[in-house]
Amino acid sequence: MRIGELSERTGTPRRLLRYYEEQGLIVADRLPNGYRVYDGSNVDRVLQIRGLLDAGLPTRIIKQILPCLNKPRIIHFPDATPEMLATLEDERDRMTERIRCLTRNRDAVAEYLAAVRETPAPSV
Amino acid sequence: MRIGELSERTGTPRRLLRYYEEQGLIVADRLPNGYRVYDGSNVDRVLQIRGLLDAGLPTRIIKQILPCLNKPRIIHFPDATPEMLATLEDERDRMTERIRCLTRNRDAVAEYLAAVRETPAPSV
DNA sequence: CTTGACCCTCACACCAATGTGAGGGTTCGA
DNA sequence: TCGAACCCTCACATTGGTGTGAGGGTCAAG
Repeated sequence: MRIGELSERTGTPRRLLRYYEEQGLIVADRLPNGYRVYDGSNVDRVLQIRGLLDAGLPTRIIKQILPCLNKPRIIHFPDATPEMLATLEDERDRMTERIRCLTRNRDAVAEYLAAVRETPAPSV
Repeated sequence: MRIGELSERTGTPRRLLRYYEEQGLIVADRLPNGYRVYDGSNVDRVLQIRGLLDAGLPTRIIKQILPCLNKPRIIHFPDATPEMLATLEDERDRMTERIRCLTRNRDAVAEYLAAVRETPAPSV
């Protein structure tokens, strides 16, 4: 598929698909005329990228952790340098912290909403 | 306490404390000379704000959900307009989605790290 | 051959969060 | 009274993720 279809299938502006490529998050083959071509696996990949971005991770980090998540079972160890492993451990912990914080606050919001909903409309 | 102490106690640059105030996330009393003064509750508040920011929420949204989370039990309903409630429900769902995404990826990273660690160092 | 729907690169612009520093007050101890 | 260590406002700069558009190819259908 070309960029337009990938854009539609992922709900992502073309601009951003090009940006992700520029940042090294995805790769695209090229047709002889220069058009980018993608296969189905790119859909999932882009959705994952968007999820991570939305979750607050910068592309720099996403680029580092993506290789670890590609084929769930075919973990193909890159030149896992100690620094990279440290970065990953660090990021894993940051994610855990983020999850905790988000959960706490999400629950609080949910509780609030539940409380409001239980209250008869305060007619002025 | 004044801004310097709050900064130290929260690990947050003064610049940002002023910024959060400008964005309406925190309020500060003023001494006669114009200095900001804070009490202990502001420490937790700032930490919460930082957590939410780090989790990817913009100040605009944080400002909306903070009032719901102040005193866990003393839910003091603001003029909960229907739009605001809708925003909150929306944000709650987005947070849930974020949590799912983060968790999934965090687990994948953790798994990868565990796998790497189990492998004897590939001595070139 | 032309039109319309694609695609390309390049580049400027925006916004939110944050850095940084200039220019200038206050307070307090040496 | 001087200097250090605070504080203030103002304002420009930077970064990352985006929006947007100009200027220009490609290609299939009419």
